[in-house]
Amino acid sequence: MNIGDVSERSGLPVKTVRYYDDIGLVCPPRRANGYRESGNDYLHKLAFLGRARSLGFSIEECRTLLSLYEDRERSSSNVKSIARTQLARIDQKIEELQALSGTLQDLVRRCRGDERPECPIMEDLAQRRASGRAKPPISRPSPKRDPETLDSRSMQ
Amino acid sequence: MNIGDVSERSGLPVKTVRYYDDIGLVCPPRRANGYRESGNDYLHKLAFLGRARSLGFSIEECRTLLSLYEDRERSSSNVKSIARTQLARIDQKIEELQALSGTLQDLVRRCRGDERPECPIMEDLAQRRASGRAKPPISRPSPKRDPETLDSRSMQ
DNA sequence: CTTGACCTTCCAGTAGATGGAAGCCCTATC
DNA sequence: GATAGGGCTTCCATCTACTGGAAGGTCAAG
Repeated sequence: MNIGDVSERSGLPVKTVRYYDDIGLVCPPRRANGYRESGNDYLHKLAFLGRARSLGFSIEECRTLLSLYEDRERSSSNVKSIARTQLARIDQKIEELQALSGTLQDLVRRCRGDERPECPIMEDLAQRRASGRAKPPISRPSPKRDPETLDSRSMQ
Repeated sequence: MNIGDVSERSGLPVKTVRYYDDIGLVCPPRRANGYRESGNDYLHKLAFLGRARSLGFSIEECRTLLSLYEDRERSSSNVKSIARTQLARIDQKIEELQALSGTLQDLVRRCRGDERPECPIMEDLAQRRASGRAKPPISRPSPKRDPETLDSRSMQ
């Protein structure tokens, strides 16, 4: 199997597969010509990674999960603890976004959106007491070429 | 006013204020010694930016908002349109995160979290059909030194 | 005059890829 | 055998929005 095949079968872009090799996350053996020799084991690990990433685990957490994945003696409490951390992060983020959404909804609702310059949104930005330090932008549309994915790159 | 003062008054870190100057977002005049000459106008724009960023607008959107902010002839529909886009992004992201949270909650609940290796979370990662292409990590704890901010760096 | 707090610029690094260039490798066809 | 093409390799640059740190200029106080 060449890298193109694993890419297709694992659902990860070729570039990503190579990237995971670069950073030492999963490193397949090489053939004499330098090509990556991709066996089933490698394929399974990549698919595992894809799923872990899709659940929002960081690369470093994936590294840990992968070592636990390979450890037949692992205790499930280790895994559960990592998952709990991620769950807490997600729930926290949801709360923050809901607050943002509420504020914006209110502003949008109050703005006439016509030709005139009067605008509650602008007035708010010009005067509102900041509710906290600047947060990063949310779920910006990305240059990803994958149309099926609703994207969520750069939630930074 | 020196940069340290504007930083304190606007709530933006000094580094960030300089960064916004670097990228041409807001550029104060300079004094003979090269120091930034920070007037009230500058301060207001920085505060405006801080609030816009805290609502999740990207730097490029902030650039637009800032030009609208300075345009006494602007139409509120322009502003509203930008705000609506951001609102849609946020709501979309909330939905995605709620789905993730649900999945993880289920997995965590089913995992015993003891010394034994059996683990529904791992089994899921090992076999689940990916529900989509890998998504970026969510709301990872960041190297930010601001303890009051609940952080949300790198929602990528 | 020295100290120390400011200010300046510039370079590097963060996460997690992604795009592209330059250059092998391999197979098929002419 | 030459050539065309596709796939593979590496390496470098780019993206977002900063942040950290080094090297060095400036300024007010003591």
